Amino acid sequence: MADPNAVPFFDDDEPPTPRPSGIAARAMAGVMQARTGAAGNYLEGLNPEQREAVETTEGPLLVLAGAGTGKTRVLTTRIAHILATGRARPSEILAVTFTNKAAREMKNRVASLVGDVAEGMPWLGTFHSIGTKILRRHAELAELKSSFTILDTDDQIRLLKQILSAENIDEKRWPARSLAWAIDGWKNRGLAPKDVPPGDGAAIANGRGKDLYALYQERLKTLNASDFGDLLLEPIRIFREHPDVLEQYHRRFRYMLVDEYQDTNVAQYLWLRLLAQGPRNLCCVGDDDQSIYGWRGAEVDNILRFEKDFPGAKVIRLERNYRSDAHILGAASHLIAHNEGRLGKTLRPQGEDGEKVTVTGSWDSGEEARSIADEIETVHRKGGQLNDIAILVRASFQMREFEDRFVNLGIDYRVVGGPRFYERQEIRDALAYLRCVNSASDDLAFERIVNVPKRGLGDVTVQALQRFARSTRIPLLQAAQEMADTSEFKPKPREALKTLTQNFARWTKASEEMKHTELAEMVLDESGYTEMWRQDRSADASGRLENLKELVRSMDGFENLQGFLEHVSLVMDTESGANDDKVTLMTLHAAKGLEYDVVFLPGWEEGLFPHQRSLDESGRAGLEEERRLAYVGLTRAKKRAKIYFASNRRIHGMWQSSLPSRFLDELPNKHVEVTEAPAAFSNRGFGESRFDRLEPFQASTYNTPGWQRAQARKDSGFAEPRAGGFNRRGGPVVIEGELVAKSTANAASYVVGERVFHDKFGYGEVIEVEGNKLMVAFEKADTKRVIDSFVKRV
DNA sequence: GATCCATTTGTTTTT
DNA sequence: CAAATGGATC
Repeated sequence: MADPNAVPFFDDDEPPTPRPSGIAARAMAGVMQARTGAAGNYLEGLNPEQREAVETTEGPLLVLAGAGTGKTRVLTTRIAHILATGRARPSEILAVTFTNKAAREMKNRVASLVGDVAEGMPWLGTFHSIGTKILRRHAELAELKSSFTILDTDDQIRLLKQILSAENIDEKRWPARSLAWAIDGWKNRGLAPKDVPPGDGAAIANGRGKDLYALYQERLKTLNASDFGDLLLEPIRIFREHPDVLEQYHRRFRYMLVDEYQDTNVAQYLWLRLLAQGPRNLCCVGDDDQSIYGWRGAEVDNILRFEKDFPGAKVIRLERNYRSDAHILGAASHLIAHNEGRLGKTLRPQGEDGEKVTVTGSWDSGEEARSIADEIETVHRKGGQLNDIAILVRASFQMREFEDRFVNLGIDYRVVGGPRFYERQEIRDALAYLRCVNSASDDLAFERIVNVPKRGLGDVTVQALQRFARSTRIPLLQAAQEMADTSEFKPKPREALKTLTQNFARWTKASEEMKHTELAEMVLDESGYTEMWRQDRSADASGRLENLKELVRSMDGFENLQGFLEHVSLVMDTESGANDDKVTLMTLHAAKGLEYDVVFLPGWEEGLFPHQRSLDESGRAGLEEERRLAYVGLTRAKKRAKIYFASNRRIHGMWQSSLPSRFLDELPNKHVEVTEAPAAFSNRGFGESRFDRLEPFQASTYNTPGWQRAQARKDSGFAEPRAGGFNRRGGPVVIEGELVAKSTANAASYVVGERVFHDKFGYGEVIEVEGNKLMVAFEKADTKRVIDSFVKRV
């Protein structure tokens, strides 16, 4: 696309027409009904709450949709309803999701409800794709051309490294990675360089964090580039500084829908709030109990304070769970009840009790993998589909053991969320070539491939090119072209540059008449890139060549090179069409939104799950997020949820003993079954993990059965009988209490006289406060000492 | 400019 | 224990 201004940003750029009303609306609805046949029935089969959520079209609405309560169904039906009743045209609905997968699914499901009309929903997409669309349209207001490129993380880091070295900052002490992380964080919080609080940048590069951020932004503009954060941040700035632009969108978006609202960060929130200032028909769907991306900037607060932000908001709770059997749901609900600051939902099972959640201990991670694999074989032999089985792990290193085992046993498996296709080295290299052909000024892409394959163009040459390019304000490729004609370089690099630039000139010319797939093949061959991998005798070289072929094949579905490149930068996942029967192996994070008949949950050990780092870095909030992760894991299961923990696990190559996760203690007895009295208990002591780090040898003295029994008795006065006697950790109250105390430093504490509610003991009054421990006089029980996080204010 | 060894550093991940 | 960086060497 030669002239970027010719890109049709709005599918219907005619001036806004008066909205169809009265007869027109009814006629329109009639048309749709006639076209789709089934359209009139879309409301059937919804339960009363779902139906209310669909039909409450006007005004702000928060739908609290617990796991498995038909959230996507509500969203899609709501869109169908708005369309079918003629309240808005497809192009007047803004519907945002986080992932491309969710967007795709929503599009498909709306289409199946109302027919092809959904194809014309130009504003259904991810935050980032919609942000891109807006930014391209108003690029000039952000000092960009509408053809700007979108940087991936690799480019971002490379750019930051350049800035750091230009500023003479020791990259060893202040790695580009952490600067990138900080900038990302600021962008997530909606902060431009000037808004960064002084204290924030201080911890980075001797207080130069803020400057560096500003420099980075400057460089982005000159490169005509934007990173992921800018795709949201720049529209926010444009909306704020140009009310007329914002108003255009107010007129356009009559209805707004947001999926997974609990995952929004501050920037996304601001973006939404600006847009929702117009027609206040904003519908957010989410589940505070499934917020697991806090570490990435998501603010559970956004969902917790929805009613405050949007006065008059209606809140509808979806609590009927159609997914899991009662035992699974009971276990999950009880677990998550240990979290504070929830909006609170009670998931109600719709089906039968089903099987209890099982908890199995094993000696080490190998045994754990073996018993899970055996179990899977059994299920499979009995005719169960492997597709209905998933193993959900906390950290990806846990996957290896399962993979090994599956390979041995010949069980087919797939790993979800491994290294993504577009993130592979060979794919990024190939894309860099194409980016250069597509836009001669894509300096970052050029830098990536100047010397890949090796052409003898190293640091020295590239630096010279950069100096020249910067001083004359021309792109690197052009600089290369011009310098190749001078005697600046020695003959060898000069020749290499000449060949390269001539190649690019030829390719760019060819791109005008050639089909883009053929062009890609030509570029990759003539540049010597494919040859490079053919020469490579390492094991994965042939796989990489295969990937390159796959890349070219996947380009087929696109109009042109430009369209394909845009897709790649925003859509990092590739549709894996494999429909064979395989066990799914993935992280808990990747599992959100999915469901399986049988779910295996290995690795429930202190330190791994909840993850130590989460506890260290985010304290109580971290613990609660881990707990939500456990909740997400359990609620993926329809029929069977099976939890495992091992007493020994190899971490960083060293065997370490581990204790069962505290989450196991938080499972209710009546929904849980301990399948084996694990060797784990007789070998591992109580209260060990916290002490053995300080006094490694003392720990072993605690390993005698007698000591353990003593500890178990000591523990028995507290709380309910624990699941299967998992009363590890002698005096867990104190130990846990201190642990929590450390992390709760700034959590709101209780005051004497406050009325509180405790899950087990009922209502009571606080009579003493000591740190995070409370003495509470319960109405229906004695006075007990409890941890503040176990009670709620009334 | 390229290659080899030593040192480091190990969650979760979309766009 | 391994991968992935980075620095020192050829």
